[in-house]
Amino acid sequence: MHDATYNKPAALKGYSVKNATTDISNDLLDWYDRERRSLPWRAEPGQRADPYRVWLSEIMLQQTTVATVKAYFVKFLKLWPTVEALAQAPQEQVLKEWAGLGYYARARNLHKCARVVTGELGGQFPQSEDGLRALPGIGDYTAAAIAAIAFGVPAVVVDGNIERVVSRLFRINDMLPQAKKPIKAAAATITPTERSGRPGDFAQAMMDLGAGVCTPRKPKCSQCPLAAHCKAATFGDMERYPVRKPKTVKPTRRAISFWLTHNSHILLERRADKGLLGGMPGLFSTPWVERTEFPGAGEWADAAPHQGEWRLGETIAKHTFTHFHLETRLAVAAVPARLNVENGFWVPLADLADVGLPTVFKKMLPLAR
DNA sequence: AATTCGGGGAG
DNA sequence: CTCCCAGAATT
Repeated sequence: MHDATYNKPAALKGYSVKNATTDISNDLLDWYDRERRSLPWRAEPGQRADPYRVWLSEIMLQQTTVATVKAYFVKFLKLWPTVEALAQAPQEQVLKEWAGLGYYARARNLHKCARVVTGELGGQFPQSEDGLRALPGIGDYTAAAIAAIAFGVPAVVVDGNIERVVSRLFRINDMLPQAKKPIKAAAATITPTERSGRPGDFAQAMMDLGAGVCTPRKPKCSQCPLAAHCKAATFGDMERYPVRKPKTVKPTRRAISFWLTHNSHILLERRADKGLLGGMPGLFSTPWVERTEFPGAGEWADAAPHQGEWRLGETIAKHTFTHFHLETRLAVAAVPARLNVENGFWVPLADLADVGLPTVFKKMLPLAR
């Protein structure tokens, strides 16, 4: 069947690697050849993957589900079929098309990376992990994934799915993120070390397995091609892995956002290039800080983009970010002249849907009625 | 090693 | 509601 060779179980202190044999890879690849899903960025069997598509998909898929990414990937590929085309686009347009996908530093780094590859590397992505890792927005996981999937390099690929699969296979009891090192060492023992071992397919098969079979809760061990090799399945405590630290509770921040109009136009803010929603458009707001009540009129008046009569709405818009909840009420006003505000720009209300507002601001729009 | 970055789908 | 996802960059 598959004639790959494998990494020797080297620095796996404390964990038995009896099952780290070619059997795991063989069983997994057989399963993959049967169950393989067709995805927009995935090459057909026997076809060579396009590095540009692999890269674009991997950036979009960082901390983002396949279902969410699909439409964005198709849209980006249609707008910019090559890395050169993407490099030529203005960053503002890339951010606009990325709007709603989240983690906007990814979009800024995506664009930066496209310009490096086009301007300094002749339009060719590096084929080595180290070369890829040096590019903006490409870390350990993404470098390994692109090397394996696009270039057939036998890299050890470990994402969140594979962390779960491997930690269960070997019952790795270390708590994340300290467990990352033993998990990667264990993954290395079952990862093909030669091109003939189909490292790209192996990585994608592991991720598919984690996404559809070896799920966080109620894993479908009866359908798993690796169940016979799996220590956790044998022991019956699959859901215990991977071991994580208990989450901390998210605080609630409260703010007033400003809906200022003039002649069917609305005033928006271009946010600073770094930090939360960096580079994205949004409504002017009071600072998003943790507090038990909304700012009083005397507090938010000076944060307003215009001094005058505001009508404060009752309805509260709610949105949750990675590490805090945000509650917002809207202050509404109209001005007779199109005043100039630092970092502000006016947009026709009819075009508001097309400027690429982050989701948190889209949720505030109905409050203006 | 810990924090900061979005948003949505599944349960 | 909670959990977590094809993580990276910063501190």
